[in-house]
Amino acid sequence: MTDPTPSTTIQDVARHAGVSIATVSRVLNGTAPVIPSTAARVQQAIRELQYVPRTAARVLARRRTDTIGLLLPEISGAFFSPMLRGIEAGVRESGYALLIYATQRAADAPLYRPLGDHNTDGLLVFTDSMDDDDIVRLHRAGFPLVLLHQTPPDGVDIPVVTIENKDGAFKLVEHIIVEHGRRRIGFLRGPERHEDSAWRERGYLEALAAYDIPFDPGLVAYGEFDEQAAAVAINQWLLDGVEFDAVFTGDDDAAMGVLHALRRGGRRVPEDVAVIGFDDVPFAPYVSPPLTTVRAPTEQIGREAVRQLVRVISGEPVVPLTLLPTELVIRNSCGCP
Amino acid sequence: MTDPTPSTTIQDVARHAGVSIATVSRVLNGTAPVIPSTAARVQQAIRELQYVPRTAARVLARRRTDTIGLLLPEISGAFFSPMLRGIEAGVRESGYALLIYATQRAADAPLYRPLGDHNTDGLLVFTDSMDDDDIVRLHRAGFPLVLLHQTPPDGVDIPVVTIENKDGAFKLVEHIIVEHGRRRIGFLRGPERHEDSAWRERGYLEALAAYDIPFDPGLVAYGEFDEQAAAVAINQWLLDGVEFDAVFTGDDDAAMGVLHALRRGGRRVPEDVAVIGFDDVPFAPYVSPPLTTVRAPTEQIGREAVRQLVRVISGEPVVPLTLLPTELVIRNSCGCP
DNA sequence: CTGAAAGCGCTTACAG
DNA sequence: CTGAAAGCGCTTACAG
Repeated sequence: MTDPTPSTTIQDVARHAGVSIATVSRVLNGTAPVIPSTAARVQQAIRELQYVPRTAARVLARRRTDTIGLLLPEISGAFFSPMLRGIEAGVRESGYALLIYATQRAADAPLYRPLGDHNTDGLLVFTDSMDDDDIVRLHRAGFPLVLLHQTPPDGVDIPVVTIENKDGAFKLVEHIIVEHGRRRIGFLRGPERHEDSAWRERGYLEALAAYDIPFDPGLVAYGEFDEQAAAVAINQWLLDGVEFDAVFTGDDDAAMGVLHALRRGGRRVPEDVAVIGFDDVPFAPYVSPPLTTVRAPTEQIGREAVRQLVRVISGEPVVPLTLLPTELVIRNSCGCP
Repeated sequence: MTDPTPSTTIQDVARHAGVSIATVSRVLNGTAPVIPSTAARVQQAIRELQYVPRTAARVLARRRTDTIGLLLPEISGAFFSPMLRGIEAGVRESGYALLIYATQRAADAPLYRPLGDHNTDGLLVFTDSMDDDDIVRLHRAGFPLVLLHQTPPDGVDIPVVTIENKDGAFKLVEHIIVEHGRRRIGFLRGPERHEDSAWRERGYLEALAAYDIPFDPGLVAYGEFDEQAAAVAINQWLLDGVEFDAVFTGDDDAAMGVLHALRRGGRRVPEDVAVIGFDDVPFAPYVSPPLTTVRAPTEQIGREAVRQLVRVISGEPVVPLTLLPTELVIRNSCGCP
């Protein structure tokens, strides 16, 4: 009945096993050969005392934290859950711990506080969670970084893991033009600095151009990748009497708000207005009508980003740009049966 | 142009400011009075050198980690996103860092590895992520714990933050009995050890009893709080010719699978089968038909749990049981117009 | 193969 | 108000 004193230390183990702390450390880390019988005694002592090495002491001595940081602008919507799941999986595979901080869009915190080289070995930086100056500074200082859904500032060479936005958006918009004859197609932008949004907008513009549909700036508004904001934008169009027969909502979260606003405004989807989203979040098949959208491999993105970061940390060669493909998912909100 | 050497240390700052490291530490932490002019010099040096104290060194010296751990069985479904958001918010308020680990239901890891007193000051333990023996052991060892959606093992006295499950389930089932005359009401259980599920089942049973509806074990199956599993369960009932005119799906994620399976099986919702969920996740209003469910204040739960844990850590008195109320949300899947 | 000792970068009594 | 020094709990050359 040895009771689990929370403060068991390597000294205790050494004493208990009748060896030096160096030896305990060696069997703990397999960092040097130890006579089997001695090792066994140490293992035994570790078990009996329920010894667990203090992370801080290891970190300090080794000068590595074995933890990865994740910087997000926020945690909301249906989008982050799969991404977190992927990141968690990646982190587990590679034996790192995961520290999370949501910057709250304000980029409020003075960077170094929450997450940095003082408490992590590297950072996963999601778009819109850290400004370019800081990214450049950290990278220049040699700190491992991987960017998620974001390309690096000019001139710096940081690995990126993201999805094919433009292509997906193009095909999606093309679909409602070609198959459903829509020509007054609205677009709802995501958050200002959110790079996915910019690419999706380009896909939208290129699709219009490809089919000789003149661009009407009055058909672009801010949906913020957010249900509420998207609903507000659509309500405004309805009030203003803007004519439109389709909306590319920017992402699926915004699509919810659009469907809602349209229904309350007495517009039928897809008869009066076709609605198309982006991401293919889990509930997309279940809304009414089932949402036509673009599938983004969000969980894979998270997992792959961790893998790349681990390679950066250990100095292995990395893939500078991982661009995961997206795929059109045709359901009914576009007008297909 | 002092460049940001990543390895700036308290020594460097001290030298730069012409003081001892003790003084630097004092202005850093405000832990003892320092002559203003000296303090200013130190601040200056900190700024110029872009000094950030190594977390590991602080932790080791202070014997506190200033971080909180979160143990989850998994990260999936629409449920965890609001909870994480609440926890993140709580953690930010209180100045702690957040370390997350998903045990993957297998309780695979030997507990101490991922999260414990070696790297956190306390743990938030979500139901089904740690077995009772370990909970008891940690608690006996004096390690701060708060349980989420889970009551403690017998005899130990650990703060709990959870929601009113039974009451919500009762009212929900009562609603479809009283208002919609349903009597063949199926129930889909959540994961085996998931405590919410057990309470919801009790609410279900009590509602049946209250209205003299005999309990039919053939109307209980496993939905696992999961879309796929729920769909499989319903398909099975359909195949077996089980008669039912309503399904209490356990949670909203499972409700999606149920709606899907029912549609493919040619059953109309709510005409043939009423469907009711639990949680009121963000997409619940947007499925077809809009889901009648019970609203769980999931984000608040997360935030409140952190608050309680912080109190435990600092030895302040805590609320032993925080039971947040739930609320019926009537939409259309129950049969209401 | 194993131990004594220095060192990782801080905090905090203890003197002054 | 400030500094010298011990100590937090490990790892890792350096000897042997």
